[in-house]
Amino acid sequence: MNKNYLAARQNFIAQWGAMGSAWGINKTMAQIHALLMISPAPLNTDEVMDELDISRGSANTNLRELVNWGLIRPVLQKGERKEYFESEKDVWKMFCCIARERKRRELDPIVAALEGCRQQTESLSDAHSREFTKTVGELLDFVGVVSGALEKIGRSEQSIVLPMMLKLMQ
Amino acid sequence: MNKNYLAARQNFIAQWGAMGSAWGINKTMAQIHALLMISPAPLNTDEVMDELDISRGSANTNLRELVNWGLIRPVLQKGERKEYFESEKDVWKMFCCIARERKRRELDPIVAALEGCRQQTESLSDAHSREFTKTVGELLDFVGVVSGALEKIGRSEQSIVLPMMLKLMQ
DNA sequence: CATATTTTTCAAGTAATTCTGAAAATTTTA
DNA sequence: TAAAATTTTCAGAATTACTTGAAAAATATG
Repeated sequence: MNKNYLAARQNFIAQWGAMGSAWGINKTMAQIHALLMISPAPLNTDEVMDELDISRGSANTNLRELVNWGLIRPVLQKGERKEYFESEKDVWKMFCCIARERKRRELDPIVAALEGCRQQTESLSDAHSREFTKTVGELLDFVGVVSGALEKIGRSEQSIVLPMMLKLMQ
Repeated sequence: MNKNYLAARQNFIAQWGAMGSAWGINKTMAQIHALLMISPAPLNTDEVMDELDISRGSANTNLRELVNWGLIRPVLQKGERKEYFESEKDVWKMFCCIARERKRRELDPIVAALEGCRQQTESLSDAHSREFTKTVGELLDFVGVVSGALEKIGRSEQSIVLPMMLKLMQ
């Protein structure tokens, strides 16, 4: 196998892992995702372990989590007992998956929590409480709009998202 | 001070901190931000330390970082030697700040890195290299569009962003 | 310019997260 | 259904990220 190619692969996997960390995603999970994105064929757990030099436990846990996110899927290989995995290759579909999951996991709970905060003070009439209720209300409106946008993106076909984004950019 | 109000404050600060963690932002930094968002008046380092029960070192570092992000600003109080801080209160301006900084800190480096990866293989003609170059190219296009959108948002007045987002939602 | 006040820095300590590896559980095969 | 193959789990180890607190640096005051 070409040396430049192998070096570029390693580089790409390392960079994608670093990017994952910056965005609150576990480094190993991001690296497995990178590996499967550039892998021409599906890989099984042992192949992932060997390529990335990680333990079986970590490989299994992170592969499972990527399946939960909908970023990779298990595929059965004929005449094989082991489970193989392949990545979603369409970057816009990937983006939709991430939008859907982050909304569900991170935005929905904060909306619920902020609503709880606001309820605690909305019947109070002193100046401080009213100010607080107003600020929390503005944040709720904001998170609601973002949440709605992600909801829409998460339900979209990738084909709808690109034109929207391009429009957003003018 | 009203008990419900104080409880709601504490609750809000805790929730905003938890949300920060989910989005790759240091919990204490998010809590300081929450505190300043709901504080009617600017606060100094000692007040932040007392309210959140954190050390001087942590308060100083995280306040400074919030200033770097543009989410809070130092303000001088007449007849005071200590430095006071107040939060940007407009949530859409806050969103623009975050878009601008995350693009600069996290997207720009990954674009540079991916371009490096692609350069390593774009002159290679074997099937694997060509496939790799294609995948990395698609990711670059994608990150480029997202980066452009954030760039636009980061340069915007908040007033432009809300209608765009609402349109995005239909 | 000496003193008091405030801010910054950073080595060491603490907390949170992630990984490892082997045992247990599950699934497949014959 | 027993044996082999595979996957899952989880306690402890390793790593990473964050905080503390005191000393040093910077700034303001008289």
